[in-house]
Amino acid sequence: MLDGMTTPRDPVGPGLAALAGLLADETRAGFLLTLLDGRASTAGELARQAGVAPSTASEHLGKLVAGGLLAEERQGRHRYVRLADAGVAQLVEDLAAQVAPGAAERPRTLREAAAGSAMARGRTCYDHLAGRLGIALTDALTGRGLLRQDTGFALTDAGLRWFEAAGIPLDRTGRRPLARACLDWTERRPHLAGTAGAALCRHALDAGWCVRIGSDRAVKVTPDGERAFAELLGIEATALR
Amino acid sequence: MLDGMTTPRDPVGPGLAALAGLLADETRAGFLLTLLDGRASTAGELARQAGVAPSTASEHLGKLVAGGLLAEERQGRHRYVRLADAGVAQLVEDLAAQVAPGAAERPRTLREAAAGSAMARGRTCYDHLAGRLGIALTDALTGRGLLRQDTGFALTDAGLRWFEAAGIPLDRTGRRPLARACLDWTERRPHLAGTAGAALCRHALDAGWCVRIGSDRAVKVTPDGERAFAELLGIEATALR
DNA sequence: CGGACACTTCGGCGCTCACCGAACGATGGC
DNA sequence: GCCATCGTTCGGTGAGCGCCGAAGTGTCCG
Repeated sequence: MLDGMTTPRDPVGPGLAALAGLLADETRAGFLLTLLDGRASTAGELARQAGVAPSTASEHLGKLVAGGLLAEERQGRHRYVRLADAGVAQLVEDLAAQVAPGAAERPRTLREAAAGSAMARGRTCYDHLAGRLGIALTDALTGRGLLRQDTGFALTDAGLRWFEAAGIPLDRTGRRPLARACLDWTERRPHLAGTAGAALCRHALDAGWCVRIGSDRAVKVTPDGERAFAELLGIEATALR
Repeated sequence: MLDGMTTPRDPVGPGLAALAGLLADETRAGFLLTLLDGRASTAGELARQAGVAPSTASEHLGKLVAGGLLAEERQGRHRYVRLADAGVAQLVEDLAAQVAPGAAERPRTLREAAAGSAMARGRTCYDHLAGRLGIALTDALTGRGLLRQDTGFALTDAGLRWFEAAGIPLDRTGRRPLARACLDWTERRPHLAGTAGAALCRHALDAGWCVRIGSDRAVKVTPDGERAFAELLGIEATALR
């Protein structure tokens, strides 16, 4: 750099580079992907999963928290961290979606293939459902005229009534959009995110329509869930497998 | 890193970090922000604006092109580069929006304040209109029932008819959504992006409703444009200043 | 109160990478 | 054909950063 005599720079440039720098490390990126389900982890847990020393993980977490990407909560001798908000989750999702298309990402080992298959079937994406499950729900909503995708991405009035009838309350007070498209990185198609997507996911888990598999982001549909999805949205059970 | 014995990693992690690494350099971030208007620049021009040696800029451009963020077009001894596609533009926009809220970004010099003011009034954001102008158009469309924002973000049937009546054709064949919300980093509010936003911006420039100011992303509304916006959307001229 | 545990701080190592200047094609104008 | 211009390639340099292990701090439990 020469001096200050250059053309007036965008003030947002350095900030953008600093933010991207937080995501530019493989270990930190792994932390964020691990936390993408919206749940909290401890520092040691993240260190083990990433294969780095606890001291290294501690430094990374410090940077991510300072950068506003993670929120922390100290409980005794534990340090719990989670994504700061839905905006951060969306950002990580967008980046992941941008990178996925190039490499079709074929799995290398059988274990990874099995894990990837479960994830492809159904998983949570921060606070909403993704994978083939998420796509199936989104398609069903769209096919029944409850969600409009041809001119953007929004619930219809019939969609609002459907949520009410299903007993899934929608909080419309916040600034967060009711419906938003989230690009699925395994299906390469948009699925329902936003307040409505979060409410649907929460209700599906609360009502036992879906359960989490292990400690991963993967979820699977229960028999109860198959009945509910068939009854409420006309989804055939075969579409969920 | 120890070896391959660690917990099966997300295959997308390294790719995400690599992509973020491209954005993590201040000079490269500046390039992308400069190109955010969708137009092409030469390598030397970018080098001068960023205040780095031509050789340095050349290396950066090589990385950005290899990473799929920029598309290049060689013409004689010139190397023109531009953003690869709308997805890249959206990504940069999202990152910029994420970073802006933290720092209110008060300008430092009078020149910057003037330039920032013009940008805040109206500008292009890749291929659609942003700034107060973009917000005013989006609000007017919403207020007239042409765009629905309360349950997501989508044009209404009346909106489709409005575009047709205004003589602005909408290409609905591509995979790109017709309407999408793009968060404005000066106004902190969503404005119309996607195919419809691009068509509206293009038409506004073609019809002389707006003209570009200098070589920047900034645009201003012409008297013709004030009349057109008043007639078609009921926007008062004072809202555009 | 002492030991196990979770995390943090610190010093140091090694690698990566942005940067420059100089030399080298390649193109286009005179 | 000659020269200016644009871009690229190449060595070299310096700063930054991710990583570790060792030592230190705070917390919980027996």
